[in-house]
Amino acid sequence: MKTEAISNDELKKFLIEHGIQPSFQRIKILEYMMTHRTHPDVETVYKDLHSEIPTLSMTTVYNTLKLFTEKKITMALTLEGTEIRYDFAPEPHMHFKCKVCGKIYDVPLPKKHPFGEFIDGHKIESEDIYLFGVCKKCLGNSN
Amino acid sequence: MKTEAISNDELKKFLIEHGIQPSFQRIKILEYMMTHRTHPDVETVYKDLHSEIPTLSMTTVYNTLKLFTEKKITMALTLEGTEIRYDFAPEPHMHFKCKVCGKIYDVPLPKKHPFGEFIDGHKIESEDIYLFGVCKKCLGNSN
DNA sequence: ATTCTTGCAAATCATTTGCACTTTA
DNA sequence: TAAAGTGCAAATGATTTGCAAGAAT
Repeated sequence: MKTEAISNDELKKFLIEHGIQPSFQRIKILEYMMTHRTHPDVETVYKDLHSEIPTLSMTTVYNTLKLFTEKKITMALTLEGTEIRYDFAPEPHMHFKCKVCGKIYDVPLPKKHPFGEFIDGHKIESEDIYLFGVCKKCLGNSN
Repeated sequence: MKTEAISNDELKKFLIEHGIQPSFQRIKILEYMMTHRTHPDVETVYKDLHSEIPTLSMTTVYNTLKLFTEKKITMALTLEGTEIRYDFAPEPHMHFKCKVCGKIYDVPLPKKHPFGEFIDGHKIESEDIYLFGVCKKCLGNSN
């Protein structure tokens, strides 16, 4: 599952704009996250890029995804338990996991914040929302 | 932070109703989760109960909280990253974490489901909602 | 030349597993 | 006394750390 390509210069520019030195590895990992919207875990990113970059290490993938997440380029997902997956985060969105096929979907956050600015007097600044159920595709298959 | 006590018989009844054999350890861990609404991790539960039950093992705490979570008695929280905490789950609710004091608050889920029954054609059956910001108390302190 | 980045190997740390002992029905 | 629950010790496995080598400015 790969979407359109992005030029090397665009990737470099993107990293610099986010305050990150554009190393070869970082560019490749960024490209991977931008084009593979499959919510991969660290190992998947490592395995997929390893053929292209034989010297790539797990450490670098860990470090880079951690760095990207600090800089809000990606977000870390921890759906049910310990499995940590990463997602390119162009704009705030929610995640829907289908209990039938296991696929994770990105779902746009309603423009109007679902809970308002305050809840019980607490000021809301951000949110992580995970939805669970049966996806459109699996609903169709069983009916 | 301890709320009202619950009788041993009530705890036993509660476990049996949830299809769980009421062993001594399970009763104690259930009581702990019901009365300490502090979203503890496994180690905290273990440490706090260890003085009362010297033979208690981490394994049992792990097993029991996993069992409780399968039976929907508790829920597992994975706020930001790998820290897994458990919460007694009498009814569906959201969690709010204050970035100033670090405290986690339980927040009731609006009676009217915030996203409806379907979203983008996917059927929603449950949700995990984490809110982040500044809590009521910390807002008051700084103003 | 100095600073940043990478990547290996070792260390760490939470969690799980195997198994023997204990408890309970 | 058979089945279930417990707890120790060892195994696992993901993530982190220290540090030396390499790359970039």
